[in-house]
Amino acid sequence: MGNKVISEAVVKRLPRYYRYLEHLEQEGVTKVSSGSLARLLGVTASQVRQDFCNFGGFGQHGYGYDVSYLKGKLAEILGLDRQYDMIIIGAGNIGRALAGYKSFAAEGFKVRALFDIEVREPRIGDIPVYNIEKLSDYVKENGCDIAVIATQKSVASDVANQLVALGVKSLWNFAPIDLEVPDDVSVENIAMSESLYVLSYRMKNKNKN
Amino acid sequence: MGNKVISEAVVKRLPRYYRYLEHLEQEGVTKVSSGSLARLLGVTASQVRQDFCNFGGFGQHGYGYDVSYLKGKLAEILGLDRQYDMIIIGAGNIGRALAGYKSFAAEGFKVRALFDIEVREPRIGDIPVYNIEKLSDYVKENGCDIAVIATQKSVASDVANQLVALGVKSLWNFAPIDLEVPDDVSVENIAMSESLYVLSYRMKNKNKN
DNA sequence: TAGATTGTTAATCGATTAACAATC
DNA sequence: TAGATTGTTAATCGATTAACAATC
Repeated sequence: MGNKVISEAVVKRLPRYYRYLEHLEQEGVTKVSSGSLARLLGVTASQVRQDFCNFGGFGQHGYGYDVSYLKGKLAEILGLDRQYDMIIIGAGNIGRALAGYKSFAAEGFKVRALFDIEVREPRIGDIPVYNIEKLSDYVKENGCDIAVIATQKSVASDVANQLVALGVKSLWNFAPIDLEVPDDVSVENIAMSESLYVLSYRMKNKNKN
Repeated sequence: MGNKVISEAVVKRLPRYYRYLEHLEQEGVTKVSSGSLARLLGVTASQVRQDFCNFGGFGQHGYGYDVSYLKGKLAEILGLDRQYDMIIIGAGNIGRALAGYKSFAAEGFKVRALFDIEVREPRIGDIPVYNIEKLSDYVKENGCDIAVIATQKSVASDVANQLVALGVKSLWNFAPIDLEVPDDVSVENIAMSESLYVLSYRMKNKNKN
């Protein structure tokens, strides 16, 4: 069971459902129908039901979905029912910002260490900063669920290769480059400049839409 | 001419083509075929040709595409042939990181000012920081092509509304929330936590792929 | 010219939407 | 029970891929 292949399109929508369910729960809403959820997200009720149906369906005929139950199921599906140990490579602007961002930790994604070629401060907030030479020993000793690549573009793929060789299976990449990794490693890109380009595209082509 | 509606899927691929073309040009490569470009990006040659064909086609039968020419055309299409004035709302971790990120400026996206409810320093790098109360006057006086929302989630939609009311047409949103804006305003989201959730989803469901 | 490769139309594939029987 | 709303199958739509005539 549960071996059905879920399309990438569906997977990318799950976090958004989760976010709205969190919101509804905070508002004290206890039940929600596919129709009202759809209206909230700006999608069709069909899509909402199809998406949940991929995982077996979590609703009750004639009633809808229990908000807390559905949220819990989504958390389970997304793997948010555990903690993740993260390290950040690159203690520049982005690396430091991510290290200081409290809400990731609150959601179970714990930044354990930063690495850079130059250690200017021993810690950023309460997270230790190490020389990049220590990376290998650190990972071997402490393990790492997710490595964040927040380096210069020029060294990003070398760093990625090193992390892959150390057995890290998940890379969160902020460098503007496509990383080549083996099949069993997954990469999520935060493509900031590409996103900016889409904005400028739309500005230029506004009249044509 | 040029009024053909381009699908979102195509638009999102354009920045990636542009990035590879930049790379090829730097490497001194002067011509490229749809086939070799496709191999590089991990897509089909058909898709490459279709995508460019949407804008009229920039190649030569039997030859391929001239790298510099194609890159120039993509820059034009993406609106990278001009400068953009940006402001950042929120001088916290992310706002500061973006303000300090040099490559946006190099690409023509100039951060002109930061705004926050509290001004701890008069400038971050060489970018002035103002009290959020000055936002309205600033925008009326200096204009703003793109506003970056780097605030707490709780105030993000208020800030967005204010920016929209001031006539800002492009929002680059880093807050984990969906902004509601009129049709003539465009929003690009950098959904960091959603991206993290996709990573954790894949970790949990690795065996099933 | 012959070979290569485009631009573009047609075919395929997958994702979204509609419909409705099942059922709470 | 009657009304509501799900889970799921079938129909539609759009995006991707294949094919090939045009042509450099």
